[in-house]
Amino acid sequence: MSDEARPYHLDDQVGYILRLVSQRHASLFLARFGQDLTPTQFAAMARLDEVGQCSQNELGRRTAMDVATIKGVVDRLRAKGLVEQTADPGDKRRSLLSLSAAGAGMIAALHQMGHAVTEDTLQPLNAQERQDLLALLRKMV
Amino acid sequence: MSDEARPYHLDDQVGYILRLVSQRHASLFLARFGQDLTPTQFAAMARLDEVGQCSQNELGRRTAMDVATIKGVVDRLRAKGLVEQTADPGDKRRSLLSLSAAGAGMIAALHQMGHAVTEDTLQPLNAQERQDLLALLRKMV
DNA sequence: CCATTTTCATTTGTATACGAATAATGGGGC
DNA sequence: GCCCCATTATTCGTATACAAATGAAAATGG
Repeated sequence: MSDEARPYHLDDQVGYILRLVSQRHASLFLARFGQDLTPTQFAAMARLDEVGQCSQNELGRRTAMDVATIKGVVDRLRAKGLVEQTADPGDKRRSLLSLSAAGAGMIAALHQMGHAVTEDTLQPLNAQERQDLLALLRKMV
Repeated sequence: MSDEARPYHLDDQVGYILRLVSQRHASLFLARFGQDLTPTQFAAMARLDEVGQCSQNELGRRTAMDVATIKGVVDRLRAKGLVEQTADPGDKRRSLLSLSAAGAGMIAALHQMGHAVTEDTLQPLNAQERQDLLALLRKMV
């Protein structure tokens, strides 16, 4: 069948379904975290905990966020007192980010809630299906 | 292992991976469509073609868009001359949306490019994997 | 037929998301 | 030491995305 004649069903397109699944995940995340932390703010904190002190642009690269996006995320985390900024002694362009004491103190609880959101999101799938889904998604990054 | 002690790896969380996959899809969509049409604008047009004339809120529900989101999308499609709005004779609250002649004339080409974006996105997977992925994602909506 | 409830559309505010442009700084080659 | 290029951070503009509130109009129930 030629491309022109093949019927197009929005509901069958992977991009559209991905948006629906992402929406459900965001909704489940909001149900656990409330207004306290958004998924991207959570990701930035989790990554900053993993890698330790790093620059804003590097944190953005490590969390797949544009320089403009990571700036806003970091600004809001600093406003909440969860992330701190210090000058880099060896490079006047950059400032070094790290978790504040308050931010670091939340990490264990955040990890626990993060696992819970993942469990909520994957709830419709059994163990084998979860493994298969993650393997397939990883091929598409 | 208790929740508290289980290690947390951002890269293993389905929500984070979903964001990466969605980003790649958006990038592939942009490569095909350029600045002409965004994924959501495309979805609104494809759905409007499927269901024919309908109200703005109904189009939003059928494309999984909030009332505030669909309003912006429709406004921009109307500004481009792809969608037209007429008053509903039987209900003064709502206005009926439909594709303009220009919008309807683009549908065949849009479908073709939509299929191409889907193909680009699924390119890393073989036929069986594509089928499995869509089946798994559909369980999670 | 009137009061309660729903629905439609709009608006406001906040938070991603990214392209593009800019200024300041750093590093490499020569 | 100096020029070119890369990197850092910021800013602007546009486009989702959604909660919440509003006003108008329709549907519903007694």
